[in-house]
Amino acid sequence: MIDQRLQVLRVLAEVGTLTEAAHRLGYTPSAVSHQLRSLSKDLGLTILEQRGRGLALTRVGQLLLERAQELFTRWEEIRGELAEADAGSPMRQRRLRLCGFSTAAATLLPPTAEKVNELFPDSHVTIIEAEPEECFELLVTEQADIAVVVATDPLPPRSDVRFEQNALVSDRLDLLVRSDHRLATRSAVSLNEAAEESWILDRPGSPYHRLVRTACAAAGFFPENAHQSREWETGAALVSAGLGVALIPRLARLPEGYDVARVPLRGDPVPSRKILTGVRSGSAGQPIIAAALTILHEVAASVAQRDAAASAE
Amino acid sequence: MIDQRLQVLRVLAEVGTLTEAAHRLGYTPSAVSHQLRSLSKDLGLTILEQRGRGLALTRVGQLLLERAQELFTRWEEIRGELAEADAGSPMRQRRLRLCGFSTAAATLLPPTAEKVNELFPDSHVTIIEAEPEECFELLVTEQADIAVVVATDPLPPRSDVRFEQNALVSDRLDLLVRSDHRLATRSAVSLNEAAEESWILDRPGSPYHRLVRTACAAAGFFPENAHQSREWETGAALVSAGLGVALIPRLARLPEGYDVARVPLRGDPVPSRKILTGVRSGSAGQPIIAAALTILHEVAASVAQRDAAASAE
DNA sequence: ATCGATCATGCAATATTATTGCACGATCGA
DNA sequence: TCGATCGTGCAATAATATTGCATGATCGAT
Repeated sequence: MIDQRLQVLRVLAEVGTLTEAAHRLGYTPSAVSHQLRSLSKDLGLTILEQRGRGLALTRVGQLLLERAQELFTRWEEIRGELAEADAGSPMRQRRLRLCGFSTAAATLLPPTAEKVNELFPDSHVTIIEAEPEECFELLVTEQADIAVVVATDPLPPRSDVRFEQNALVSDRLDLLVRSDHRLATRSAVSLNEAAEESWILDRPGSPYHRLVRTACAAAGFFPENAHQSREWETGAALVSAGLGVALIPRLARLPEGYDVARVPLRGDPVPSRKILTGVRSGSAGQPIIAAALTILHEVAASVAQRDAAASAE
Repeated sequence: MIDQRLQVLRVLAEVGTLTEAAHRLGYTPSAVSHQLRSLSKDLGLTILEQRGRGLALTRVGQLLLERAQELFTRWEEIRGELAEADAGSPMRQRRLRLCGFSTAAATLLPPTAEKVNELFPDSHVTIIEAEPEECFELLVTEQADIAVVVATDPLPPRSDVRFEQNALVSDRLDLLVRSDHRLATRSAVSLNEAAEESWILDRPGSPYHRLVRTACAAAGFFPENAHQSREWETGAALVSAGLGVALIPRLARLPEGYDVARVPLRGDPVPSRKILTGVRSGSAGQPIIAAALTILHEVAASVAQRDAAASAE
């Protein structure tokens, strides 16, 4: 509804080079160059200037982006108002696209989609698995309506006016050990009891690597990084093989067949990762989005409940 | 910047049929049909419904139009802010399009254009002569930036949120008589002194016809409609031929060679027509538009001044 | 009731607009 | 100084919007 070239300009402002912006948007540099040139011409403003090899926004370009955000937000609000006024219509918005990182996509999103479908019988709910950073890009390009992400460093800050972000659930971390490990039968352990273990972490630099190191640091030790795994299942396999211990979020499900035990951690605060929801600013007023957010919180609460019960057995 | 299909929807809302809307916009009905269909689909809303042979907006469609106006207005304001911030740039907005009805286009607009060109040496000022109703259409479709119109019935009301309208000048009406007429040498007459004359009016139903009849009614008589003329020059020719008298606005210039005299009218209020300026809501903040409006008022004042001096001679 | 005029719509053909692919000159880091 | 990376412009191409026309529906007048 509002000129999409402004989104292109925004991406350029983020990445600093036209080539990279084009790559992110799935266009060629030529196309982006032409789009921004025509935008500048239509506006009669100098919005870009060459800075070294790349392009930077002028002051006016930045101002344009700031002000444009107001329009985007307001438009989302209007959409909500319209959707509400159009409740009974046969044409009403019945498409909802949820995106989330792997665990969320596997655990939280399917039950949410199911319940939304019950509440809106003629709705089409789509689930998109994507990395957290990608999720926000999907929101802004209108390819997704709700994002479920882990709160980690490189994400847009909570204060980013383009999004409304809210805490969804605090996903506790469990210690993953082999069944015959000295801690395997404990009902709960504190993290520093595993200080001397060999640790299986994600690759250095990854958000989860940082998360685990931060948790260990808070517990007073530095984990020995014996092995690196990207996927929970790989980590479980390594633990199962007796190569070390790992931290795994409660929501992450593991396949059967690994010789491992999850031991709940205790502590204050309990080591956990924070899971957030994100929507486009202003869009939370749209009935189906509002409903889905509510349901998402219920699902998250009930999953957390179920897991608490399970771990108490 | 904001989806142009909303303007199409607005025109449809005004005229009630898709065919007429298409005609006004210079498109074929097919094109408009497809545009509105795609708009409705993109929005997921039912914005139109068949009403008899034509189309009418649903409640949601009307709401959409109302809310969209807010975006249009805000965008114009932002443009102003941006233009101000970009004052020194080589790319800055230097195009200004003025539109007005014939007298304005001939009398007020040229000196305004000239002065704007002096103030903004690299500007391109365009003058468009158009009927008052057409002027507002030009504003809304971004084909003109400032409209100068006569305040008459079928125009958008001053309260129309799409425009900001302001009084520019009150254009006094003079009595036009043949040189040998009994009133020709008077320095001023009151309108009812000409109550018994044969009158040359515009065609019944036209705004100027109504204006003159209203002025006469206020003076306490009904003019005998002896002849009808559309153009000032025709009226002058008829007066010159001794066929009657007419009212002619002070700003309207007449060619040499007619055997006529202008006699100023007195009265309270003095019979006159009101001339207004109109701009798109929010756009008055753009530097070149703001400057042009100021200049337009100066020009109008000085023209009124000059005419007052001339008639006092 | 019936007929002709007016209307919105859909489809294939066409015109318009956006995008690509590639060559060029500029800038930066080694 | 060289090689890599970058933005730009142009012609070719892909995508999109618009037209022209045929169809079925609605309305007013006979």
